[in-house]
Amino acid sequence: MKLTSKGRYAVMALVDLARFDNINPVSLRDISLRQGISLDYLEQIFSKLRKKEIVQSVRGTQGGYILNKKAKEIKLINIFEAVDEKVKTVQCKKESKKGCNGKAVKCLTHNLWDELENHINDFFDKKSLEDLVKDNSVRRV
Amino acid sequence: MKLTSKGRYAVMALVDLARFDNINPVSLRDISLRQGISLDYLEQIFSKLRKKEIVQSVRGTQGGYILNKKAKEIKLINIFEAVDEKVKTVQCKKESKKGCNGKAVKCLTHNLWDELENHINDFFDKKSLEDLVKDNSVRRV
DNA sequence: ATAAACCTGACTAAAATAGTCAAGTATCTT
DNA sequence: AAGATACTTGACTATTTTAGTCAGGTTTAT
Ligand code: FES
Ligand code: FES
Repeated sequence: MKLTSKGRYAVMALVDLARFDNINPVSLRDISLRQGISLDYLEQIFSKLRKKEIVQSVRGTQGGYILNKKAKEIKLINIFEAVDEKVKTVQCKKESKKGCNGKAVKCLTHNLWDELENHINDFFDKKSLEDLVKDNSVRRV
Repeated sequence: MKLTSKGRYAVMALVDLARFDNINPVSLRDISLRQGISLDYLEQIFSKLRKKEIVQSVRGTQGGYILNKKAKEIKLINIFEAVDEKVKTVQCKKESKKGCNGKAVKCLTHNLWDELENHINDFFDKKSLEDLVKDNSVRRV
């Protein structure tokens, strides 16, 4: 089980953005330099974040991105969903009544993985971008 | 973030084994048939479980595997460690002081991922094989 | 005009996953 | 002693996923 770079970068970039997001948009170039993430890759990620209305873009010179909601209202789970970093623990299709082995009943461990998935998503539900920015400024002092 | 088949199969197979593990060893062939897991793949998995002393092998006809400890004492975390299904959320090396971007300081999100890793491992620490077997027999009634 | 910065889609190298395959060795049953 | 069953090991491979790169745009402030 591991977290992919896409998800990690998305959150990292948004924390960076949230810290500098006052009046002026923040350019991906700056984020790229500060966080050491490839600019081209960031563009892919922000395209998804924009489509899911987590950020807004400002085109042209001096452009960049700004948050589309208050940092408090952006939960980790929203970010992860936006970039398709979903938690997947079961093998089978959830809606289907069939098990992962093709049999008519769910497998011996299906419920366990389902619990696990909920357990992880709870974590993502609770954490907001604001929390992360705060944690970081505290650590700075 | 997703769970791999190796981890899922390891737990699935051990639950199966724990249910039938009275006096006689359980053959991988039976587990393979009951759970719909490739026999060759199961052999790889059980080889690791044996090395980590989670199961014992009995060779020869009527052979198979038996648990090496009480089901209560086998936690999910032990199983996952045995088959190298570890939870990995941070990008950097934990022992190193360097961040994932090569800089001298840990990145903005390092603490968050560390928290997440602990959160997930807590779940695996708590669940024992016995719990899983019980859950399943309850559901049967 | 021109440069900064967003925007899009296609492409690709590398890594990880999920197995398969082959050739054993040990032990029980008959 | 023979044969069958089942564990044991190591190497090999196809597929999928990840983590980007690359090329070519469009928009807008100055
Ligand atoms: S994971 Fe859902 S049936 Fe096995
Ligand atoms: S994940 Fe540890 S420094 Fe970024």
